[in-house]
Amino acid sequence: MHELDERKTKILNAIIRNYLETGEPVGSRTISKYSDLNLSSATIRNEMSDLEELGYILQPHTSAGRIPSDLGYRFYVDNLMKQKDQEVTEIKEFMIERTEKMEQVLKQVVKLLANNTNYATMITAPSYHRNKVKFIQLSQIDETQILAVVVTEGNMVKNKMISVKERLDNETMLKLNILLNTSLNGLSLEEINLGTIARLKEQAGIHSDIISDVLDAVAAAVQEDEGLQIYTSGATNIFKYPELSDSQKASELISAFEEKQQLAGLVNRQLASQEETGIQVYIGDESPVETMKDCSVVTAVYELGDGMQGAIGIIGPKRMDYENVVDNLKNLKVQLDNIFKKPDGKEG
Amino acid sequence: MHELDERKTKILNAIIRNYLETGEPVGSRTISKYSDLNLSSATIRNEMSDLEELGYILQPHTSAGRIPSDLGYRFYVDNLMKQKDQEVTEIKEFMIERTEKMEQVLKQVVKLLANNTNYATMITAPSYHRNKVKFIQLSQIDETQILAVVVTEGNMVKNKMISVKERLDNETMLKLNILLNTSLNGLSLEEINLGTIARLKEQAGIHSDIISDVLDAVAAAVQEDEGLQIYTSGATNIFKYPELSDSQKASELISAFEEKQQLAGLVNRQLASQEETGIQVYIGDESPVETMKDCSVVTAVYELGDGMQGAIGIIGPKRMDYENVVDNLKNLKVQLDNIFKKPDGKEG
DNA sequence: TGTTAGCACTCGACGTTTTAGAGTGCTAAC
DNA sequence: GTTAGCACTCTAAAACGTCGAGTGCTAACA
Repeated sequence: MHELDERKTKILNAIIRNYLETGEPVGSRTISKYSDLNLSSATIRNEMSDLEELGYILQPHTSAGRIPSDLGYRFYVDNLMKQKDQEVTEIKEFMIERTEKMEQVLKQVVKLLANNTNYATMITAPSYHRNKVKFIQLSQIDETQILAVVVTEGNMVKNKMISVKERLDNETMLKLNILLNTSLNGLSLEEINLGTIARLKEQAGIHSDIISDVLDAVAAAVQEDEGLQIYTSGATNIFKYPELSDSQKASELISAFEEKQQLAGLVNRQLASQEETGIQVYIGDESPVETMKDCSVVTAVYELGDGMQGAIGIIGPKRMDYENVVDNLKNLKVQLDNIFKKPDGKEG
Repeated sequence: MHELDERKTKILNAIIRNYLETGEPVGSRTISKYSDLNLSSATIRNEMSDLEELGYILQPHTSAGRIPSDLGYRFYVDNLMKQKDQEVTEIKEFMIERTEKMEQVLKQVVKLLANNTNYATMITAPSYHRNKVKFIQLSQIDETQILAVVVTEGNMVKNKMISVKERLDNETMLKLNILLNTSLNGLSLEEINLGTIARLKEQAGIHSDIISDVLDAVAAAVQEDEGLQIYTSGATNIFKYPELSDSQKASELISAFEEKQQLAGLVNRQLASQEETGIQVYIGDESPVETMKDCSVVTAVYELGDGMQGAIGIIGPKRMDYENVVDNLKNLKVQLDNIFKKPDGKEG
């Protein structure tokens, strides 16, 4: 892998910073004046030509300045971006009273973040991710209804009614219960994937359709009550960035924001992984969600110490102010910790 | 008030129907051919000139066809629109199982409606509107916190913490409690308006600021827990109508949709009025919400028999397909009645 | 008196041309 | 290795011309 020499790095840095500010392609003359290395525009041009060949920048058309490519942004985020020393500034704009319900807090936080950053924001309610199934119970309620109860190690309880065509006899119910418990206990909710399901159905034999229903129900319950607890704000901020605000793109993006389920995809990956609790930056195609290939997405996981986790996400143009966004998120992580860790703050 | 003669009425009808279909200004020649009255374009022109003078139609620019004015639309909705005989068609697209939670039902309904109509839609959860205040209690919790409890005749209880600068003595608390109860008891939540508030503050004397806080808190509590139970869908449908989809307007509209509180304004008026449970059509400026002056809003109240009410709203361009929308809403009213009146459907 | 044909006029939509300016790549000189 | 100079490219924006839909008005007609 070829490194960039110092001068190229400086120039790339200057190009990107300039572009982040203006949103306009930046030309050689601009850099010649803007940067502290005293070089004529012609020299810069030569270097820029190299940088383009290396894939860090590109030209929208023949006689325009250069803009950063995804690779360029990536290089910037990884190597060039200043990491400000974290000094936690209190959230003062909205007085978040600890007596408020968690829902209110999250709504306020996501709104505040959207206002501060001028990007679209989202936040998920803290939940027992990667929590393990402790107990499953199917009970016949009447001729056509079965109640499924799922309990996790965090003692989270989910109920779900299932309609069946015909009553199952006690023995079958017992067998199904045992099967479900032996197969699923100890698995985290995320680990119940297609493979597990296939195996389970196989073992259930003629009752595989019921298993299927049960799992669908469980999955749905989990989805609804947990994954879907997503609050968003500032979706219309995208209109502030011309590169995103033509009808087509804006419509798609806002649709994605409406369909909160899609947003879950943004943060699930990070929530699922045990280690990663830092801040993730997805640039363009790196994003887990197709709709956002023209955007950058920054996500952070916040933790409540007792295994509860939630995620925050910011969606904006590729030329987003990464430094500011990352700062904001870091800050918020600490803030949320403080808020929710207070004894009376946990009420939901 | 001058009536429109039959011919003018027919022409106006033709203009509007044509415009609803095409979205293009409609000229005299078009009407001459389109309508069944055999008149030359010249005659139509004369009549159109009259209609314009009367305010029912207008010209976007000198040499263009005519489009309906708000007054024209109003006339159409009130007099011209066909009232289809209601035949209730079952909602089949989404199998709404009665075992689902109400929240799920509402989300599905609002989505279905958005898909069917191609407009933006909203629905509020049923709630005890125009319920009367039964009891108010302020209690000093600690040096700086007061707890306000409001109970309504439906036995709905609202709590709200209020921060105060200094502790109030018992006598004052007592007086405030009496004042609040004598002033507000028996009033519906909607009847506590600015007038009431002003009177109340006057009587509270030096503690008027606390009253203010209390009322703010009460209002906020009511708003949040009830009014804010709003589900929306199809916000991006507005991009389907060029007259609404320029950045500026789209952004404002979608913002309004994000701020669900604003949407409450759309239906509150109707929910508050005892009688009106039909279908309301707001055209342009008639809309209770400023942001929607370029749209039409159609709302309907659905009832659950036991005093619970919710509202459905559709927001679209002025040239919306009123007949279809009204039909849809009528249909839905009946459907929701059916769904929620089933014994096990009430779980929320 | 109401209706119609005819005509001049208006005005936006749309495609073409022109212009201005920013930026590049290349070459030759330093 | 750096820089000045220059020809070239390409876009965005302005300027222009044309087309056609639609109007208002007038005069003729039934």
